[in-house]
Amino acid sequence: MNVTYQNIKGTFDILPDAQDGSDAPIPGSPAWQYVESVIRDVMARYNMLEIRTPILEPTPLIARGIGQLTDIVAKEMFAFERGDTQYVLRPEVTAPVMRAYLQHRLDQRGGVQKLFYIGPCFRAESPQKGRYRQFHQFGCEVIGSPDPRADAETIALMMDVYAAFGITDLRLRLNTLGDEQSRPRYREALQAYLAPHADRLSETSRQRLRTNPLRILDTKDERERALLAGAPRLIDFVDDESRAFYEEVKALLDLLDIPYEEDPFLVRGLDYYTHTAFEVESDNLGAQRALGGGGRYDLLSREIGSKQAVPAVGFAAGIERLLLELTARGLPLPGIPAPDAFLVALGDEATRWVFATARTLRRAGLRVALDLKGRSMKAQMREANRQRARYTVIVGKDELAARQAQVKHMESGEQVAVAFDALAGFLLEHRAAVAA
RNA sequence: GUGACCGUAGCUCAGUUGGUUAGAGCGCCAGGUUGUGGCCCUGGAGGUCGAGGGUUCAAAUCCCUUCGGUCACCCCA
Repeated sequence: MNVTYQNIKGTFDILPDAQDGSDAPIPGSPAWQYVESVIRDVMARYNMLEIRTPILEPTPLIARGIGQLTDIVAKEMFAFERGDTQYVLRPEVTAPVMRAYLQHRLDQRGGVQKLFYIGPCFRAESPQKGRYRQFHQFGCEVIGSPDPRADAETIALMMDVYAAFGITDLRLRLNTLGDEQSRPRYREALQAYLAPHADRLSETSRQRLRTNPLRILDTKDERERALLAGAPRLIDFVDDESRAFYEEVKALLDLLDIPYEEDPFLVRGLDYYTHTAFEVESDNLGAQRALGGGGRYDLLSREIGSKQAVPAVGFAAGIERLLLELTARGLPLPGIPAPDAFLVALGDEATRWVFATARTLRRAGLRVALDLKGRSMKAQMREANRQRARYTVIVGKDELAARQAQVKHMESGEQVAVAFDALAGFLLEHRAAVAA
């Protein structure tokens, strides 16, 4: 079978079993299902409700929402035009969720909307470890609350997702970006400080000095970091109210025993953040060490056209990176599930009986496999063994005559006769304990 | 967008200074067992050597281009 087409660069297929053909293996679909189910479970415990928005969004929503000057919008979007509409494959989900919130007037339902999502996003970056062009994010958005408890709850939820996988030692970095008033003041001060040293900045940083100086703060360039060590701190520019808000977020995290590191240089890549910003990172992921991050984005609703500001906070995290982290830690991921029974038939009559009986057993709730290729008994047994079936149910002429099947426990090799009528009951009773 | 490394059976790899029909292990299929898997033995299928071009009497091997992968820069999940 010669291959004619391949998946698009930076995308991958999720097969039933893990792909070992790559240096950065993609776990199989059972592992993905498991990870998603754990995420859903934690979301449920926080009383988060799922929202599913389209993969395709209007380009202006994304461009205005996350900022024209961000790398994502400037060079990483899969966007196209059709007729007079501009479409984009969503590069993140926060702006779409806010769009849905405004469009459906969810604010009119009273209370705070607590929404979560799991799904694919797209960015046209060059792929590397833990970074793909189609990747998968999960996250939550708490919309409608200006209260620092919303921030702390969001962070607690994110940490509890990792904790649910047994990961409790991640680094949580925390910062405040101030509000609408303090940010411009700080921006000017930073520009004033850096301008005389422009010759020591990289080309991109020089550009950002004019357009988006805060982004220079998270540079990895050693020389620039040294320069920034003496730079003015944002915390010194925020007003009392913002400072009190930040202090309260920290106090709430302390209350929940969630350790964090304050990092005055933490600024996130998207323009819509104000106040709280946070990021969770691991040492196991190479250059892509951020597992997830988020913050408060009270300005987003107005950016995308709402007349009123809607206070909101949320986080987003990468599923590929979570999977990478789980693998790096040697945490177990489920593989292909084993059938409760594999039905083995000898002869035409038995084949028909087995085909019908498979359905009966399946309707009784059992995972049942059988041969669909007309293979020899030996081959059927081999297949049952390969699939790690718990039992084989063997039926030929003799069994049909006696109306009882030979039921073989594959691991021990023990075999007993079970009356046809008692088959489902026997298999249900001896079913493998449901895997975690 | 930039740089480094890497592309030989489904997988992991070998392939001598370019030299006949490109190999191994695992996996797959079948037989040894006429109604019983795993272990063992035997046999078999499976490769346009990523693709295209060039050098040469001769290319998996040398050169160029291209595609893909991996990692890093950038940025981010």
